[in-house]
Amino acid sequence: MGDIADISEAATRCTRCRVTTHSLCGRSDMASHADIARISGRHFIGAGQTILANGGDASLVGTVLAGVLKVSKTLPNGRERIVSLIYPGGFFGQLFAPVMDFAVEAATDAEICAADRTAYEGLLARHPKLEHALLVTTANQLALARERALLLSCQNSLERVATYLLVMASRRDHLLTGMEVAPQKAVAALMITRADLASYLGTTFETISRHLHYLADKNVILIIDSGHFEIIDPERLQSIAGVSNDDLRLFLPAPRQADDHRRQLALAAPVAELFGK
Amino acid sequence: MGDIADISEAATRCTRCRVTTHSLCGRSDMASHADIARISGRHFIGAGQTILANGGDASLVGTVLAGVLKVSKTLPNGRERIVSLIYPGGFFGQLFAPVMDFAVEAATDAEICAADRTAYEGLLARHPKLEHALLVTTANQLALARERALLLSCQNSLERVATYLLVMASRRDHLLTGMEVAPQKAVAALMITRADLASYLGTTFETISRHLHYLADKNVILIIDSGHFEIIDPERLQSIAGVSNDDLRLFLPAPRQADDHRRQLALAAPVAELFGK
DNA sequence: CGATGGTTTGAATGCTGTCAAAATGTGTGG
DNA sequence: CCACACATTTTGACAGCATTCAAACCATCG
Repeated sequence: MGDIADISEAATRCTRCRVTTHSLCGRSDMASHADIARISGRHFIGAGQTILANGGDASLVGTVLAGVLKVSKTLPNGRERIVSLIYPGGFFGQLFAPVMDFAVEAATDAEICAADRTAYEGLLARHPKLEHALLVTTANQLALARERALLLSCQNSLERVATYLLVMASRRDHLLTGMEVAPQKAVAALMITRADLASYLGTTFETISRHLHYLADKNVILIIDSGHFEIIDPERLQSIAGVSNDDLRLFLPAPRQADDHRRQLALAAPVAELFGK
Repeated sequence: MGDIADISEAATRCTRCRVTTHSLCGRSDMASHADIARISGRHFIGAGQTILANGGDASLVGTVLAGVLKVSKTLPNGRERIVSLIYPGGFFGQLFAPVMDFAVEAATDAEICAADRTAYEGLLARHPKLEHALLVTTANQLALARERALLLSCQNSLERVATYLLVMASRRDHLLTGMEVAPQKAVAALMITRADLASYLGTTFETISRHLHYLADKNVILIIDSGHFEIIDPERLQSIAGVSNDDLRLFLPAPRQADDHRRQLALAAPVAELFGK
């Protein structure tokens, strides 16, 4: 167990990893990769499977390689709400606290790279650069969670649906899952069920359905199939959503720390990018 | 500027600081105190003053010594919402990002201990233990923001008011601001205006007012004055709020890292504590 | 004493949740 | 290939909560 060949194999496993450019791992130094790989392992999770239960042991942390995870909680009254969706490259789990405050489940079939929590905490202590990257990531998640709380409390449900469509259309990398679309078209891929979307947006799937068809009737979007929507009129959609580009940006994956010029580019206009300008 | 006497004076300034036991600073080592004190300074902020503007320079970070700060944002439609309230001992500001994603203002007259952001980032790089403490704090803030998003989306406004009263009643340390109450009584002190509370709870001040008087009519609470409420029937209030003790706990100040036995105690029952059990 | 800002109370509109049923899509077995 | 069962989505009708607009009330302060 753990000879040199294994370690070297482990290190290259990380550098070959497809999400490394978007994930926490990619923001740390090479030295930590072998260390990360030694304590991590890949796992496939079927849709609906619970990875970490609310109130249960916070045994694992890790990175999503493929699919979507949902962070959720059920209130005593029986209502369940999704408080966060985690896409490929995103970090999941809880550190420095033994009991989970939320549940983590697979919203779709997913592949994850997971490690024992306490082992990962040791890893962080050994690699300050990785801990720093985690701090930056967590701060971004905090801004996103606050923005979400903002939208939940002062947008109506139509505005929330419009906002979500704009965000998903901007995530070009995620809409290429088995769809053939002209590259200049702006397409939002849901990837999750209507029920999960409703739970995330703080409404019901009936209301979601109504608003999507309302937007289609007004020729703002085109319903390709129940999971894919072409944005025909992005400006109109944004005016319906009633949010600024700055607000939308908080929902998109954070740019790399180093290249601030890319951040400047991103500061231009998410919606304008939809036209390939 | 900065001779030995100053530095020594600065170091004791921190150890004498009244919020040090609840703040970030208190979670780091003594070595960092002199360093923190050298770049920090105390300031008084009048109620309503803006400390950091949304979209402006993220020039400062710091700790609240007295009073309440609000983290807020205004949407293009003109609605303003408070996404976080920061009480004494709490950390405010944004690190590792030059542009503020939210505004930080004083909800009441306040006293803060503030430092230049980039100087503070340098400080974090020199003191890994402080950076670690900040990571833990940020993770707690993230859990709180998610819990808030949860409550905003699946509680009605009466339940949200009830939840807030329970949380404020549990913060015993903050209700002693100029009020004489029998120690065994559970009193919730608002400290902020109805309008700010409405903004924080995602509703209007009229609705807040209606619900407070509804609870008073039902003898669940007693309205002492417009800013103080005695909780007469905590169990009933909690059943109205419809939240578990675990949910409430996320809103209370995080226990110290080290003493896990205090966390275990805290796990018992926030509401039961109201009776001094 | 009047003015101002905050709070309480009232009435009406409208959004959205709930319940219910129809429609569509998907997979299985005959 | 069709028939059937099952899940998801769509559409409809109704009720309730909460926002909005409005006015009265109360406090503090100049």
